[in-house]
Amino acid sequence: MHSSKRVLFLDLVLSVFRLNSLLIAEGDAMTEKLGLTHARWKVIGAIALSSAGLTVPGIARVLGQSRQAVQRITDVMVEDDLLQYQSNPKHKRSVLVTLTDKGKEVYNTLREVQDPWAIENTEDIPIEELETALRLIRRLIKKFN
Amino acid sequence: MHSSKRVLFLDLVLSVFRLNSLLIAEGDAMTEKLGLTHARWKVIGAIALSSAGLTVPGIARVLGQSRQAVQRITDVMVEDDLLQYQSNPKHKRSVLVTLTDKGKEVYNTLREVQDPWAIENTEDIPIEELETALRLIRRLIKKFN
DNA sequence: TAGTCGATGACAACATGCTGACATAAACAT
DNA sequence: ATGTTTATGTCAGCATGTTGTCATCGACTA
Repeated sequence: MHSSKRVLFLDLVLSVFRLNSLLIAEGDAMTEKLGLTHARWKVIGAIALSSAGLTVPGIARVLGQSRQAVQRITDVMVEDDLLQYQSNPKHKRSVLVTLTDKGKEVYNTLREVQDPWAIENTEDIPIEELETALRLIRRLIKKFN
Repeated sequence: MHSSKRVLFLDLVLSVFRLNSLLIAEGDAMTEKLGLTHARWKVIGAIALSSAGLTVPGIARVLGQSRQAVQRITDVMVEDDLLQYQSNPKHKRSVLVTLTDKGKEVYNTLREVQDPWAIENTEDIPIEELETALRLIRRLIKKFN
């Protein structure tokens, strides 16, 4: 017999909590040698994926976090010469955040670890299941947004 | 054309991060009137689901967190008369954490909010998709454990 | 029985996230 | 153009999580 949707859903919620912390631990382990943490990993990923450049509140919107939390991370990463603030032609106050050369190097090194990790962890999972799960998660995200 | 599994997987990871923070926000909103927070919500849920009683490190194992983090939450919840420490026949040092009468009341009130929330958010989602997603997430949890 | 090893409690330092509050710049509407 | 609303930077306080450390209790082993 199938469990009720209610119980299934609560189970799913707890499992997302659990998976989240495990993924953070994975991220920390992967990025440790690069002097990163999972929070910086998320920020550097968001910036690398953007073509046009992002402002601090823009990164926060992509990651679904408060702009204050992102600002604190980017400030430290600028100090560490991973990111730089560039004047924004579209907005005088809100500068663009871009990767420095060192930041790009770190990102490339990161991908050398991250890509095999991603491939390794999905090799025994059918692509249809990945798509179904992603679709459901996106649906929930939209619902709670 | 299908995206590559690597990209799909990284997308899934970012989406789990995003959903996690949204679920925390949902939890905070639901429990606010009860004087709870999402951290206490998780702890009270773990205790309520256990039949035999749990120790602090036991709760930590269920939630996949450090025992120190759980200890801090339970200490405050005991102060607030939601939980109580009971002597553990199996272990002199490690006491059992149980719900007080007030804690049980709060849990029951909680369910009056939580259950409709769970039902409402799944009414347009086929049960098969929930099962597929949960199965995948569990698989990943097992992999990273 | 004695010794060793693992689990637990307790405390500290730190990273990350949130919200609130305030001033100011930017965008918009009239 | 002017007034209003929104977005941003900044600072502060707090909740939650991590790891590390140390002492001690319990369990296991020789």
